[in-house]
Amino acid sequence: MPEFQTTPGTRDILPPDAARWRRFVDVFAGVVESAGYEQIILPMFEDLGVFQRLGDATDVVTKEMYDFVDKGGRHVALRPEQTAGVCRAFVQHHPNLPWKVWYSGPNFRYEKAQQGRYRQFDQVGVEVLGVDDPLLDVEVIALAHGFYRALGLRNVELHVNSLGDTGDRARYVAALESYFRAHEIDLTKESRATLERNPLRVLDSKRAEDRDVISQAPSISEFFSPEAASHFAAVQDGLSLLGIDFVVNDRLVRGLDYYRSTTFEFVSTALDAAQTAVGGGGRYDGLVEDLGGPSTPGIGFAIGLDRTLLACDAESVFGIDSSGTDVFVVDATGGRSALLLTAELRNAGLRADRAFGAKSMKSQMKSANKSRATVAVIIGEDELARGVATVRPMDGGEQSECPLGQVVATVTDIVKKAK
RNA sequence: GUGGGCGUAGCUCAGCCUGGUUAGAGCGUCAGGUUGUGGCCCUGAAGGCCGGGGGUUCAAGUCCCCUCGCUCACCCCA
Repeated sequence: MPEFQTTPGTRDILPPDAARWRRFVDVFAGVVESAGYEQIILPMFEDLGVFQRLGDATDVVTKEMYDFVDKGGRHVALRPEQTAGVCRAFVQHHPNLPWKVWYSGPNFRYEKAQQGRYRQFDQVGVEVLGVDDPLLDVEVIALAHGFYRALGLRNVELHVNSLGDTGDRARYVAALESYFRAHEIDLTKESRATLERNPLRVLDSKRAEDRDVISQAPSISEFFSPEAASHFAAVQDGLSLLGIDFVVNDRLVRGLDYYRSTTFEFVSTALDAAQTAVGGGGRYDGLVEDLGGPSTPGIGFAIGLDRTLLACDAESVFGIDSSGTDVFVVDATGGRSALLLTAELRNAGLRADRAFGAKSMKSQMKSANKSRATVAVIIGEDELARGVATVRPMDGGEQSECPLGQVVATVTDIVKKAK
């Protein structure tokens, strides 16, 4: 056991997995940039106050924030998500409306790790500030949906709900609380504890003993104002227009206090774990105002890399990319020829690798094979003396000789044909 | 923070119940299999304070306690 290891809840993403992570973000960027979203890069830690707006009644702020006091006495927190940071940046910089941004990168929470949940976890996501059109909700949901499809995932369900406007939500929470209080005796003690903190979250209980009480609980839809009802109807209509399947799940309540109106979640039915949500989001009209800005509607979603990649594994899609190098230079004459040739090949745009340490030709050929090179270029004493190189296709084709000056052209030709 | 399971070679694991000669396998790595050439095959080598500490015993990878870590679940979910 080495003296130092990754600290709990963190881990190294080694090759070749790291390349897969990068492709994941590349695919996401391609999807959202085609819809006019621009990248934003936020600090990884901010004043704790920025994140305290997430909700007082949740454990999120009280025990799961990765916070500390820095040497200047500032109470800061590693960002637990990026929505609050985006809103803070919006208030700080006054961008033109609508502000459509996307982001990727690590977030942090202080809690015990389990499958698909780490203390440092990566997300990609988008936020749009300044538009309350329900058709924007549809666009945002459609982008997430399109991204899952771009990855190749098929077993992802879209759940949508609305929490109504601020007044609706407050009246619903009150009604829910009195309902659960009346049936407290039938709830598990865990759910009774949740009831004390946040009645909405009781709806999220997966415990079988709670199921009956929850199924009889009032639905948020009974509390919709006419405006909230028509907004939600327009969202559903838009999704149908795009041919995106969804289920209305009136038990879907997101945990944070700032959510209003449209909420949605993507659930992988391919995952066999306690955590099956691979992404989610919703409207948070009011968050910008909470952070000291003008009243501004907002909506966004975040998608977790770890869990989404687990879903990809479960569906055997978006696998590790096993593309190797184009050409491997074998030099049995000391290595100076390889130094020169790999430089020339790389300058010509080819992926070229070589061995170091003056190994035997056999050993270097093994390395060439492992590099999955399309072609090997071999320089032995004989070639060096005659000013030529042996070019050997690694798929078993006939090898040939060519003058050193034509190696790049010859290799380029073979690599092109192989593709 | 709470509970269950698990820590033996780089990786996946056997051995532990029923303590006893130099702790094993597969894969991977490295080197060979004559005269300059990969994959398949064959041979060989390197690589382990058996997570750490304490205890029981003539003797501990094996039994007991503690601790650290991983993992699954609970809580919570950004």
